[in-house]
Amino acid sequence: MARGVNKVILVGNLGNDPDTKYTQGGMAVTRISLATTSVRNDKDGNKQERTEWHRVVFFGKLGEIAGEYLRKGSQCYVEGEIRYDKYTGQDGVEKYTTDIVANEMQMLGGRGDGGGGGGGGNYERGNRPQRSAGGGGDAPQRSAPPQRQAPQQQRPAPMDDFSDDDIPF
Amino acid sequence: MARGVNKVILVGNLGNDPDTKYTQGGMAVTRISLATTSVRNDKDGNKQERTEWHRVVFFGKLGEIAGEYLRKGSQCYVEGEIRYDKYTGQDGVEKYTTDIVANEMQMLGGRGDGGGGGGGGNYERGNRPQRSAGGGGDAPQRSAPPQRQAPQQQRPAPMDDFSDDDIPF
Amino acid sequence: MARGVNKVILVGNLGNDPDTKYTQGGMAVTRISLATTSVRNDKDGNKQERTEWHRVVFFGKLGEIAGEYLRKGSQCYVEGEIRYDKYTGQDGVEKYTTDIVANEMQMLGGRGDGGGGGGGGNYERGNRPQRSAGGGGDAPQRSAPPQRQAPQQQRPAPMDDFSDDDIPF
Amino acid sequence: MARGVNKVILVGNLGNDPDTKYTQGGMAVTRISLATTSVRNDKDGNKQERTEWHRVVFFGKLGEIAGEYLRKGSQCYVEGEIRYDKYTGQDGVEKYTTDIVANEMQMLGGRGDGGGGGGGGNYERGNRPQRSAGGGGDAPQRSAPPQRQAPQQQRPAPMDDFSDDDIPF
DNA sequence: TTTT
DNA sequence: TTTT
Repeated sequence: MARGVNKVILVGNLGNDPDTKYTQGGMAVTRISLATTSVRNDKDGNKQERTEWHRVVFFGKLGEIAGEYLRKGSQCYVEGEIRYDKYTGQDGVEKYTTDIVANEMQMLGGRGDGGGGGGGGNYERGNRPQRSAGGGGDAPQRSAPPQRQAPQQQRPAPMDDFSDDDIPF
Repeated sequence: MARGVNKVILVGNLGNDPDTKYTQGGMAVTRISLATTSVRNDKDGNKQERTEWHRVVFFGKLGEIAGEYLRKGSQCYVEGEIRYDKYTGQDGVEKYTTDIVANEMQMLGGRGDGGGGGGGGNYERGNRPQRSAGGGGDAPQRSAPPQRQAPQQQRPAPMDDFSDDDIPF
Repeated sequence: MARGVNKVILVGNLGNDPDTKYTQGGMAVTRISLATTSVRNDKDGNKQERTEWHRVVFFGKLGEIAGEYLRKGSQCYVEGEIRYDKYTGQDGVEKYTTDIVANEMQMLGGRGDGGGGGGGGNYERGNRPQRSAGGGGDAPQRSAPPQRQAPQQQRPAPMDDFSDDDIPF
Repeated sequence: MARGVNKVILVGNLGNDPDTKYTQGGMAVTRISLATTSVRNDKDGNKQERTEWHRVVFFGKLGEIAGEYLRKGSQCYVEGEIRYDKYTGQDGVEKYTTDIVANEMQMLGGRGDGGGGGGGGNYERGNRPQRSAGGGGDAPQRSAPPQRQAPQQQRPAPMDDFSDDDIPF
């Protein structure tokens, strides 16, 4: 059920390593910053390049996978939906954020720095395949509930403390 | 050219009549507010409904069409890309906005109040059909709808008899 | 998991009432024929219209909903994936089919003839809402559990020789 | 204009080198065979893998680019529409084909064998970048990959007063 | 076979 | 602010 369609499809590269946190209930919440660049010709015939930095968030199993396999520079495909949020900053000012809540992810050929794992693999939200964490190779490392990492986006980063309810929405 | 994919697909209803403005150069810029609602079951098994309000913007010919045919309550399909912007408000505070820049639009069956014309029509950005501009403030107005043409296709219908295995693949 | 993305998004109208069958296991399998029409200008500047008829199939709960609510003429949004199948006809000749296996469906404003239910509602495959089958109005018709047919892949490659007209369509 | 939406999004790998032909009018028509693989658990809990081979066709400038840069094994993103065709074989039997007519293509990180250049580049149908045609039979050849450019956003107040430059971006 |  |  629902009324309407809210779908986003992105292919881009991560600006930083993923940031994974865990809710009290133990659910992974991974955030990445994903760049997509487009080029247009302005009316003077000059190429104009513009990059959008998308805040993408993965929940649950998908959050674990994203946190484990993606790295700064990784290229990936993301499918999800747009979620607009509003919160009041510590300065008492209302702020707005836009996130892409992913429900599918696919690693693509080109990795960034973090050498590591092989190519691809497509992951959806739901009753997904088992993936032994801490897996092979020089696979990603994950501490338990880690610290936020500096995104460079111009946009606010609302103190994410998640509760289990917060999520799938 | 470009690097990456930044694609949004929406089906929703307008919360208000479109707002059309014109640049000095005479280009139409139409903005709409489009609602998409999703329903999820929270962990207590209750239905939780959530509506996103998308700021959609149409430029040029598409802006004229959107301004002319869409109305408060209209249902439409929009395809476009996400654009994040930052600006400094009059209060000197930095603000952030997210827009969906449409490059395709399709009116769907259900209209809202603004009675007017019939159902659909799909419009893309580019060298599109001629449509008398001018429009501005008011209700739709349309020349005769295109006449039907005989399709020539036809394909087989393989007597499907299913077993349970057949399926989710 | 998986490797690659295979995604189809359609908005079109049903050419006929849905056809719902049930597997031995009781799973609904509903098929519809969905028309999408596009218009292009050929090189003589004439409008050329072309309609594709998509074979869309819905399984399980989604199949029940589609069978119950859609009707000839209904407009709907479908999301799914392309599946190519090959089978041997009763004449011993190999035949090929292409289906869109839907995993999401959304009824849109405009209905066809089948008066019946209200406007919209978005349905995904999975643990979906309860919907009393055999429902109201001039509800669906179904035949009994039928026999399986051999799917299989592989398809022909028709030696295409192009002319300039052939194209952008 | 048009009525309906017919959209396909694929990410997959080429099963063979592209096949480029030219119309009498000199337009490139490039065909590739693109694999997408999905994995599901059947009802016995076993993983079932299935690969779809999509026939993708690129016309014009996009056909030249696809023919020049893609190779067997290349991973790419394709956006297009489904086209069903029917023709009569030399044996007098009617045959059916399904093609994905691409209108956008993006090379992705992972290459197959055809060594060649780096990562990506997104190409749409339309008045696209200049690319020397000719290419024909052989391996990719590319000028230096585009240098990354300092992203960053920043744009005008939403008080929308537009200038003509503002736009298609 | 739909729809406008 | 829409829609069901």
